[in-house]
Amino acid sequence: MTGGANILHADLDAFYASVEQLLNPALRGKPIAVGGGVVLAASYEAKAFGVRGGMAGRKARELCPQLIFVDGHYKEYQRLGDAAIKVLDDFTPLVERISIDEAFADVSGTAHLFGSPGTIARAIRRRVRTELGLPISVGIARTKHLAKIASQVAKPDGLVEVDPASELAFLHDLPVELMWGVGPVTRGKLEAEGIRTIGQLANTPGHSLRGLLGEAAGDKLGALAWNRDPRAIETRHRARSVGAQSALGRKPATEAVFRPTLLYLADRIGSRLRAKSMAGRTITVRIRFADMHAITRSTTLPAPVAATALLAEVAEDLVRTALFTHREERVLTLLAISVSHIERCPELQLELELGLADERQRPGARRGAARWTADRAVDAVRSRFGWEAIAYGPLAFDRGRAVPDTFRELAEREL
DNA sequence: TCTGGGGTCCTAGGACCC
DNA sequence: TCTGGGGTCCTAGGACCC
Repeated sequence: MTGGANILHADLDAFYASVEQLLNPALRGKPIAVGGGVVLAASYEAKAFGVRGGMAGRKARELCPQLIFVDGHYKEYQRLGDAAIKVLDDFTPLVERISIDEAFADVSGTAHLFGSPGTIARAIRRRVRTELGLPISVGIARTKHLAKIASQVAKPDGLVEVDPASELAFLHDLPVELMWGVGPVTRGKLEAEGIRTIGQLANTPGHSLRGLLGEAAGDKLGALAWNRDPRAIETRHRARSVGAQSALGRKPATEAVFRPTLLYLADRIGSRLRAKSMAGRTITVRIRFADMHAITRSTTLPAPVAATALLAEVAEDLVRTALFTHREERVLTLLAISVSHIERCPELQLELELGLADERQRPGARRGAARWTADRAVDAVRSRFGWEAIAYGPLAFDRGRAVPDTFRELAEREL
């Protein structure tokens, strides 16, 4: 432990939009948005008009009438994101990737090879620019939280190093919403107490913060405001849940709508689980209605499952029951399934051997065996010919306004 | 053209156990 | 008649992140 500023946070600027401007020079210097109904990413030229990721497309167009909407090149995002992370890998093995376009790196052990953290950061930025054609901002600090804030301050296309001797001076003038974990709701609660800067937050008594934000959030923000962030770089995470969702536009709340959708979602989740020999015990469905209000229903099974048909049936039961108690809701706008309590299951037959089918009062375990065989067959076809080569059920899932599968894969975390 | 998709963590109440 | 205290697991909802 040297106590020096050895943590880098590297973050590609307006990543999807920058890739589109790289691929199509006619888009450079112009306000563009990737997506349509929802803005997935906005270029800096669009951000200048107030356009933000996650914003409804219509609102974005209101803010910026000359906004150019482009379809995403998702495979290129994956390729270029991976390539940028590889540049970090060239300087240290201690790289923690947290999304497609950002990562932490600990360079405390590599100064003798590559120079100071500042030298390394400049080399990274230069290489990503010249080799990939993309702008990337880097923050350097003694802790992950501060490095991440520094990269935000550095944007666009900048570098900020926080001297350990003046950390709090740097931190305390910044607005609270730059902190990890402060979103619109928390910002609003703090604002109501007159707390706008991280310095004001730091000088608020701990019991007040806990009362305002809850025990865990109060303690966490208090610690971060004094830059007491003990987290180390983690090169490997284990996933705690796997899920999939589909926005439906506006569809009637009927079996004919939810059954094929849930089968498609269960298929995506089941094949990901089986590919890693994993299975999960808790199945949660999420249903969103016309007013965008959502409910969740979940159940925990006695044994982990990964079979597509079983996941789909449990999800169907949950949705059917929930819709029965919300009979006044006639319109669905989104369905989701998530599987948690996941664990490694080298023998995926487990769910059959434990007689889960009997416990759930299904016709019999033999059906389970047939399903397992069917899943293996589908998985095998896909491993040779791709995911699209084969689908469950006679009905192709109505894609509606759903995004391409390549976009879904971008957001998937390693299991 | 009202609002994508994949995740993590926390809270609060109730069941259940010792 | 009165009625402890701690722990774990489960469910539903919500905030937040990229």
